[in-house]
Amino acid sequence: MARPREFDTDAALDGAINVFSGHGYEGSSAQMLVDAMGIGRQSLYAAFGDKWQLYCAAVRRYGMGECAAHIDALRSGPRAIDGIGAMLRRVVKTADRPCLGVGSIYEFGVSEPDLQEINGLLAKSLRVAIAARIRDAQREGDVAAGLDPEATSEFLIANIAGIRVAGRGGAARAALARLSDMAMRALR
Amino acid sequence: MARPREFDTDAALDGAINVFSGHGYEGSSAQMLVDAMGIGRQSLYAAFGDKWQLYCAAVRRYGMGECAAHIDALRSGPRAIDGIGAMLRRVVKTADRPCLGVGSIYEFGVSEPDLQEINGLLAKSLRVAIAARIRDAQREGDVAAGLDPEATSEFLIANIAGIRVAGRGGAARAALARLSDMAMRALR
DNA sequence: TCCGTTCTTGAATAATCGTTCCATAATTTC
DNA sequence: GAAATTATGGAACGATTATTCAAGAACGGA
Repeated sequence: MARPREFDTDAALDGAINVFSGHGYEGSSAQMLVDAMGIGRQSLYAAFGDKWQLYCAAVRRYGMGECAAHIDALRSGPRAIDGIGAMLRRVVKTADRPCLGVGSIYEFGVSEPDLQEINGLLAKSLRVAIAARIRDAQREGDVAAGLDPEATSEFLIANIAGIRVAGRGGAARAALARLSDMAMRALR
Repeated sequence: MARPREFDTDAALDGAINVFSGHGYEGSSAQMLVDAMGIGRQSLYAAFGDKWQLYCAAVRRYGMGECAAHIDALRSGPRAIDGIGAMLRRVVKTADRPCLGVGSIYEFGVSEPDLQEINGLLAKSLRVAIAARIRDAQREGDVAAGLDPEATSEFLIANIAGIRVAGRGGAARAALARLSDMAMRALR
């Protein structure tokens, strides 16, 4: 048995993520994908099946990375409220790059079960992680005790989406930072 | 001169709005558009030029209607804060239908000057209308005096987008109502 | 060095895309 | 009713789509 160098699947997926994020599913052609992924057409179809499966793989990989980054930020800082703030600041800082999660949700809504399952699971894990941190912050006296942690978590996720929509629309970073501050204001 | 019945341009545009809202620009074919618009292919190109111009016309018409509806709601109620609440409640109630404004922004970002001009003007007029109402509410003591009306206005617009993304993702109306309540909470 | 495996590349397929041409049907004015 | 004008719908256009076939290039193990 002999095998030449196999290409890096994850690196190829990152290229696909870039293309899909910027142009959506329908707006991304196979040629754009092949170019950005740095692999041949044949390899693409051999490794991922077809364009839709590649899209789902890209959304899953992007979402897992993004989810991990959110949770990492959440855990930072001496107090829970600092972690929540760090999570929002990271979103503000990266809001110049389009979010494949928001993009996939708004392009397909709930019409594609594959996609809904991927995004549903990711959103759920993020929701519980944020809610747990909210409870910590309530214990530390930094978030109003009367707030429902689950509802507050969903509010923060909605504001992350709102910040990203604003950023995609060209809002300046200072304006996005104000959005983050206002969202934090609702917590106390 | 003689002329047969001319088709209703606005009604045709409404059909185009439905298609573009649900499938985006790239996901909407000329055939889907003529079916939904109830006119012939030839009439479409005669009346609107090409697909892109039709898209811009649809985004403009949708945005103007949506902007007017927001401002109408803003003006309702005995106090300014009631109008603000009514605006958000209307968003929650209509969040099952995808928003062409959010969709166009997230599909194209700032890459299309035509689109950016349309959405920029609409966003600006909405922003000043909301900011004015915020100032009223501050005078009436229902919104914290320390808040910057412009920043608060942008926050509300971002939350409208966030609610719509959540709705597009399949969130229940009760969950969307909680998002609206949390956004209102940031105002006081 | 040769074999076997994998990647790449270009051509080919069939379908669909946006768009235009053209003939026909429908409707109003004369 | 005739003429004029507009909308319609099918056929056709070239371009591009996603996908596959087929052949060549690059590499690892023997």
